[in-house]
Amino acid sequence: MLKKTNRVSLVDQVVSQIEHLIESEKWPIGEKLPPEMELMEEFGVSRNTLREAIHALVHAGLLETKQGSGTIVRSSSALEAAFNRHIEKSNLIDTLEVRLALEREAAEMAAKHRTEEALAEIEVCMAQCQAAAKKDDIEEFVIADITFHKAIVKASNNQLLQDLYEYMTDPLYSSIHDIMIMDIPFDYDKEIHHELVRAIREQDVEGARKYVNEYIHAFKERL
Amino acid sequence: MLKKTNRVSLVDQVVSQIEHLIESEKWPIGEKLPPEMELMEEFGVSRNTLREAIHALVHAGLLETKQGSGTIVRSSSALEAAFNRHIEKSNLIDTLEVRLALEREAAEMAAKHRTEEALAEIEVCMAQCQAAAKKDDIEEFVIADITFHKAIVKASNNQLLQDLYEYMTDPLYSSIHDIMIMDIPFDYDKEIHHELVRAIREQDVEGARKYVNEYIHAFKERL
DNA sequence: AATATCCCAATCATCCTACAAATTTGGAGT
DNA sequence: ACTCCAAATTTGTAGGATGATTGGGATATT
Repeated sequence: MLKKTNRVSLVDQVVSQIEHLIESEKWPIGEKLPPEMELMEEFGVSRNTLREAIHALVHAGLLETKQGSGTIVRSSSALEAAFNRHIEKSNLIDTLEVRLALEREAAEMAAKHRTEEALAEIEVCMAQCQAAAKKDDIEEFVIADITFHKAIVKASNNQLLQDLYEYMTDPLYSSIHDIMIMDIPFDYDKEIHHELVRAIREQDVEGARKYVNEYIHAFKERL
Repeated sequence: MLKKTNRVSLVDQVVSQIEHLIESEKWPIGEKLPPEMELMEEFGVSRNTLREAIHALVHAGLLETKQGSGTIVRSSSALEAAFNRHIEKSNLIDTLEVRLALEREAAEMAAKHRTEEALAEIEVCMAQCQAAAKKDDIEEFVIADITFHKAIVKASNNQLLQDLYEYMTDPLYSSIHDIMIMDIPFDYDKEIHHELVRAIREQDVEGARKYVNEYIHAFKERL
């Protein structure tokens, strides 16, 4: 007969409760937490226990404390924070390559599993890309282009893929921006997006793969 | 004039020092840490401060404490621990799909960037797969097969890709095992590996892509 | 002598109080 | 209305006390 060793420390219980409050957005990002005294009463633990829990989450990247001011919610995902730290120490080229690998997989899966709602969202993003290109607004185009690709990843209907893609994209924004404005072939890119959207709309997996491979090839050329 | 806000809390300083000791393997995995009293003196901080630091690392997955026994080093990578927790909450199919995406990218990159050393390692792993297949030892074959794929990822020469692949493979071991033994077509798989190794040896990117796509297709069929 | 049981020391878990340092807030004085 | 300073608020650090758990050594039993 096994003992279940169900013993869970108070600190871990408090950590779990706070994590849950953050994930469920009862404490949204940017929100200031109640002071330690109130939290002690709310969770029914001592100051030490509470502080150990809060510090665990600070180190995980979910919270941020400032002496004299308070504690605020910084991120809702521990993985995101750990990812950011790891990426900082990684080679930029390596990171971009992995991101493109995710993008390639996402395009195929989007073509396979897309819903009407996801397709509509992709088409909206494509229109915004074209509008920005027409205005020759480079900054806006870069943002719209990134949003477009995120929409495709979302259409893959794979939550983990979507999470990883966003965690890898956001900290790379400035790098992606720099690479994209090296030479933006506006008309060309617009066509690529159009063909890709067509392939996803018609659930043409082969076509999606083909055009994403072209896009990735062009992107890698600039590295 | 900016204040540099150089203020770093004692807890964070202790956390950094311990992290460094673990990463540099001065405290290898499995090692038992000195008791809290000694660490207090060594780092020159109070009990509270030290405990908050240790708990931050416990929550990050680097350490593990057992009341009455002591504290041991559990892992050397915070990302790995965060990944494990995230994967536990993710859909199994989603996770396997992302893993296959990484595998696909790795095969192409291995064909492109392989070194002689990496190729030699891959060939050793392939031989072990074949030996296990010849002995009809299923368990050994699964392990050898996973090692083989890890060797290919390593040959991609992309450290981030390698890290992510291992973080996603290890916690999935039992699932991968179950899927693989559903129907192991020993001879068929052996040939696939042979062709893939040939493509990598001859730096035939197209060939590598083709055979990995076949392998992935077969794998996904079984899901 | 071998084995099982019990007890104790070591260690972590939790709680408490006190004070220090940083920030915010509000009021006194101009 | 503005400036400056003091008090209140809030987190940071320290040290002590007690409870809970583990592991091993001492003791007792066969």
